[in-house]
Amino acid sequence: MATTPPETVPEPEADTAPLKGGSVTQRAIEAIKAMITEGNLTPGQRLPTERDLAVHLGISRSSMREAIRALTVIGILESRHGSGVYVTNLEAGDLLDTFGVVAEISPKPRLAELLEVRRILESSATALAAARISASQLAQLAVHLDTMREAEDPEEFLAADMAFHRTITQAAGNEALAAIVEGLSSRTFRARVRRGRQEADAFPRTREEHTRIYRALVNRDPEAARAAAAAHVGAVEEWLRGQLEE
Amino acid sequence: MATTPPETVPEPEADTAPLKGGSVTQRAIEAIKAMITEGNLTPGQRLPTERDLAVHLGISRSSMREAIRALTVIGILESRHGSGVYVTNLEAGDLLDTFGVVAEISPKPRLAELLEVRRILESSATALAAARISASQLAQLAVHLDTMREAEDPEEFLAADMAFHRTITQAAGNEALAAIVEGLSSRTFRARVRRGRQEADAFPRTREEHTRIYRALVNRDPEAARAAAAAHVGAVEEWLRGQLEE
DNA sequence: ACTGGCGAATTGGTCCGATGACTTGGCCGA
DNA sequence: TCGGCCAAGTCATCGGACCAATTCGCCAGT
Repeated sequence: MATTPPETVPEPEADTAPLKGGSVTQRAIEAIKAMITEGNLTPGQRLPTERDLAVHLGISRSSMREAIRALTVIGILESRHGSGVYVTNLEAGDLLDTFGVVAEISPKPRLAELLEVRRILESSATALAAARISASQLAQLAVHLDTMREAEDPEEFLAADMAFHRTITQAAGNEALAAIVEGLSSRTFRARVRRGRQEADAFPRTREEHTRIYRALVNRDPEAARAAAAAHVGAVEEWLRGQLEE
Repeated sequence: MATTPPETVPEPEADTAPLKGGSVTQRAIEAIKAMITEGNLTPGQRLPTERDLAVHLGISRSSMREAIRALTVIGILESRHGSGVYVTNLEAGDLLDTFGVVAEISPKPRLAELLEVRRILESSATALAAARISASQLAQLAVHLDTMREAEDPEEFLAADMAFHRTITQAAGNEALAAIVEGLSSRTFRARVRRGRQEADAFPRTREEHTRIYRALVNRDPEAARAAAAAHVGAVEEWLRGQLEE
C-alpha cells in the first residue's frame, strides 16, 4: 500500500476532493451515481456483476456490496437474486418512497412540520386535480366515498381514505408531487397520528371533509378544492399540535 | 415465457411475513428502525458495536454492516471510525438531504415536476416568511441582493442567489419545509438548470424578481410574497419546459 | 501532586475466500 | 415438437483476518 505518509495536517472540512472523499464505499456510491447522471447507465439497464464492478473500481466486493445496498435503499438500484443488479426506472415513486421512512422515524415535533408540508402540497395538488381530473377518476372517488360511508371497520375506512387521497394526487398529473404526498401520508405515519383519535367523533367529520373536497372537484372549482383540502389536512394538523402541548 | 405448469409454483405475492420478509439485511434495517421508533434508541445515542449487533440479531457482521451503511446514507445513522455508530439528531436536514440526490439523478422530465413542487413549496414558504421574518433576516436579504447586484462572476451571483432563498426558507419557521426546498434547489440541480441559460438576459431579470420578493417581505405582505416567489420559480420552470420540447 | 505523552484496548473500515440460494438458458430425451 | 432437467452465472450470506482511527488509562517527568 502506497498511501500518504503520516505528515500532512488534517483538514477535515472542505469537500475539496470529490473523488478521494471519505471512504472507499462512498467513492463507489459516487461512481455509480456519476455513471447514471452521465448517461452511461440508463433506467432499467443491467449493471456489471458485483465482482466486475469491484475489480473495475479497485475495491473489494464487500465494499461494493455496501455501495449497491445503499443505492438500493434509496431506490436507485434494484438487485435481483440470481439475475443481476439493475437500474430502476428512476420514476418518482422509486426515488421518493424514502420519504415514508423519514415520516416513520421523525420525532413528534417534526411530524407537525411534515404535516404542514403535506397540507401545502396536498391543497395545491387538489387544486390541480380540479382542473385535470377525468370522469372515471371522479367515479373512483365516489366509490371510495361510499366505501368510507359504509365501513364499520376502522381498517377498511382508513384504506378507502388513503385510496381517496391517492386518486386525487394522481389526478393532479405530477408524479413527483404525488409520490411526495403519498410518502407523507404513509401507512405508519397516518397510523401514528390517528392512534388515539378514534375515540373522538373523527370519522363523521372526516367523511364530511372528504365530501366537500369531492364536490369541489366535481364542480371543477380549483379554489374551493384547495380550500377544502387545506381544511382537511389542517384539521389533523391542528389536533396534532394540540397533542404536542402536553 | 411459458405460463405456470399445473402444479408447484408457490404464492410469493402477499407480504404476509413482515418479520421474515426479504433479505437478512433488510430485517436488520427494520430492526434498527424499530428500535428508534420505539424509543429504545434516542437521537445522538451510541449503538452497540457492529459485532455485538450482528450476534444479537443472529446475522453476520457483513450483513449488519450493509444495514448500517444503508441507514447511514439516508441520514438516520452516523458511524465514526474508531468510536462507534451513533443515531443522528434526526433533524430535518439530516433526513431530507437525500432529496438532493433525487434531484441529481432524476431524468429531465421529472426535473420539471420537481420544479413545480419547488414552486408550490417555495411560494408558500415565502408567504409564511412574510409574516415571521425578523429584522436581522431582512437585513441579510438586503446584503445578498447587493451582492447579486454587484457580482460579475456567475459563481458569486449563484452563491448569493442560493443564500437569498435559504434565508427566506429558514425565516418560514419550518425546518422540514426548508430542508425539502433546499434539496430541490441543490447545487447540481440548479447548475443543471442554469447551464446554457446564462447567455440569455437572465441575470437582470432574476435580480428584478428577487427585488420584488424582497419588497413584499419588507411590506409583510404574504400574498404579494407568494405571488412574487411563484413567478420567480415559475419563470425557470417555464423555460425548462420549453427546453424539453426539443 | 499535577501534567504531558505514549501505548494498549476498543471499534469501525476493508479485504478475502467459501458456500448457499436463485435465475436463466440450453441441452437432452420422450 | 415439447417438456423437464441440468449446469453456469449471479446475488446472498457467512466467517475470519488485518488495517486504521479513536479513546482512555497508565506512567514518567516535573
